Amino acid sequence: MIPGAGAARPTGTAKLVAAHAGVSVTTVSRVLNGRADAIPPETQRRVFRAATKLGYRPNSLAVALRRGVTETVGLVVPDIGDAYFHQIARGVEDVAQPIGYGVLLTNTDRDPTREKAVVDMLLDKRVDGLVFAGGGVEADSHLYDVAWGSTRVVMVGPHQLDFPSVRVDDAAAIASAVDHLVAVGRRRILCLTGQPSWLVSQERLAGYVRAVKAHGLDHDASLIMPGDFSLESGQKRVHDALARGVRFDGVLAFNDYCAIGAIDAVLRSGRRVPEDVAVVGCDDIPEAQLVRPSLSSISFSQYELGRAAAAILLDTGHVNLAHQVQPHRLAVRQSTSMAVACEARD
Amino acid sequence: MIPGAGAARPTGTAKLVAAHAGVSVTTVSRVLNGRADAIPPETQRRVFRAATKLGYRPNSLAVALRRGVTETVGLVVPDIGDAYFHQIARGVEDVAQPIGYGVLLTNTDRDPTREKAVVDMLLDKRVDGLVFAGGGVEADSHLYDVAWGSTRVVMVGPHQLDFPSVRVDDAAAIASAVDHLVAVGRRRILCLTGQPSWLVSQERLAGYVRAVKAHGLDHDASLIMPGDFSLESGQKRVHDALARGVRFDGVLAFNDYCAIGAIDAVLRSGRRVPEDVAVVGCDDIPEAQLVRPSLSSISFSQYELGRAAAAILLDTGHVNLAHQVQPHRLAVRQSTSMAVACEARD
DNA sequence: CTGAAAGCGCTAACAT
DNA sequence: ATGTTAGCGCTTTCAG
Repeated sequence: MIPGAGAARPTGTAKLVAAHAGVSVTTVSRVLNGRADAIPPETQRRVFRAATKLGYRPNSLAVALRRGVTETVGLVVPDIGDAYFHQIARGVEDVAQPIGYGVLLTNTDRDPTREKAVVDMLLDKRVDGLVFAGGGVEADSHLYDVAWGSTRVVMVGPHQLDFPSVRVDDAAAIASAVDHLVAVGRRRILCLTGQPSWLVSQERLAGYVRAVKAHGLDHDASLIMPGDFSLESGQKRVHDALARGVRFDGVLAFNDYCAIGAIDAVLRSGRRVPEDVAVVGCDDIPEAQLVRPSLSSISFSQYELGRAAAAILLDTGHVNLAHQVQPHRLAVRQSTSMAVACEARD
Repeated sequence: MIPGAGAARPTGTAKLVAAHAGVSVTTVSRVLNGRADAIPPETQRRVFRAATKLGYRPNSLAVALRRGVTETVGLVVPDIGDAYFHQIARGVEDVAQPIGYGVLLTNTDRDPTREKAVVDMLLDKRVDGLVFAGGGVEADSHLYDVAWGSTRVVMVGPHQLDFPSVRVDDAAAIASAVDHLVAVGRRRILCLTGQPSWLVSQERLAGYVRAVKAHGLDHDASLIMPGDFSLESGQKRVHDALARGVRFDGVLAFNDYCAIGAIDAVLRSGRRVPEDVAVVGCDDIPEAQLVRPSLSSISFSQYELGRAAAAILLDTGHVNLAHQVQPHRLAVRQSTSMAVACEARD
């Protein structure tokens, strides 16, 4: 075990550096911040030398207080353990870090109380901006009265708050999944949604309904089952549907965890995927390729969503469309395609 | 689209509240911080009323500067996208959030340059403490000279820096995995390690070597293959081993992603898992239960590691063993057990 | 019971 | 070319 260093830091203040260099703190500040147009090289050198010797690092709290800029952004997600959101988080951090910004991570579990609490905390910490992902609960009514005036906000995904946003066209994405299911011969599609109060559920459901009608498919109410985007809810809903004698030859889950649970339940019932029941998910998280049969899913890059949100927030790249819609595509895998399934058996 | 609020915040300062309540800022501070032993209820009420009306919230930067406490901790991980680390992150955040602490998330990709950069950033932001997970690269030599004096640090996993830590007994864990492989009749165990410079590789390798010797198994150098803990590296190493004619009937991967890749490569080669090759991983990430065949793995709670680290850092719970070792166990699944595999086919 | 004043560490007018 | 001064918004002695 090597002895922990514990050397220089608490890094003496600018005042200390000034003393060592025999100048005023103003000069120190100017030199160290590049505002040294009129300071002779010799003086500058003295300052640099002193700063280096003392291992001086500006106290970012003082700087932030003075300049009104914290170089920190907040990130609020339901759960960093969810692949959808940790990819967003990585995207945000990857654009923040190179320009010296910090990212404050908060989990909400979609609990309005916690959402409000963490937003308050972030605002208290005077973040320069804030990425809000996976919000969109009941029109975010609990957030109306938080005073956003002080910080920039970018939303990821569907939402009701009037802020710039980055998202995909959820309705179109889900509709294309229905199209695919129809293309592989399915007519009765069980639809596993999230909570009805979630905007993302509403958007995606609109896509399902639209496509189902367009194709003239059955769409009795028993085919639409709300859940909570967890693997367990996918299992349970399908299990229940089967138990209640609901007939279906396809499952469309509004996220991949749910779809994975659905596959499991179908398999356990002795039915085959995709022969008896074809399953498609949404989001195309990495796990979709890991499960067997592998999961067909609506694919788009959560990582890029995160990057884009951070870029808008931090004005990187100048592509600040106020409401950016990123592309999606269908990834066909074994859970809907015999062809893919057979190919894998080579 | 509902109009963004933008109401109260920038939340007038304490001075403003003082003016509204007709008192001094001192009184405001005292009342709002509960140091109001000697302030008449009536005055207190006036202050509270004014604060509420203005939607006042203390500027945490000013408070931090003054009190020397930021109520923020730093978290450094290689990659928040890795299940091992995002579970730790969730654990840390779950203990930080209820007591009003923020968590600054940083990714390093195990790059020493980035490790140093993010630690500097966190120190600049004057975090009250810092959880360092997945470090332990080349004895962390690049971190020796950072002055840790100013903040508390807790390490997660093996490390060389002299700080409190939370971890499992990696050598024992891996040794027990070897025991299991032997118990299911394997004698030539391919060992997929991480980079040799990673402490976690060294620890786990020690366990492998110890157990292999104890059982008198073959252990030529060709059986030990370094990788980078990615799924792809697991695939590639196994593929290479097969191509080079290395014979083995078991695979022990030092993490689960690697093990999942290994299973895939074995299957692609036309061999069966577990019949021809048994595979066991380490960490038991959620994906281990999702893949088919499901993956046997050394199981322990990364979430609890994160919670414990944060608890030590923030002095929650008083269980501050300087070097806490958490328990692990073996989770037997289809990748090593025909019994489990058959059972699943019911 | 309450306020004035000092100061956390820094930057930015405003001098000189 | 450089220093002096005035705060950023807050807490905390120290005096009344």
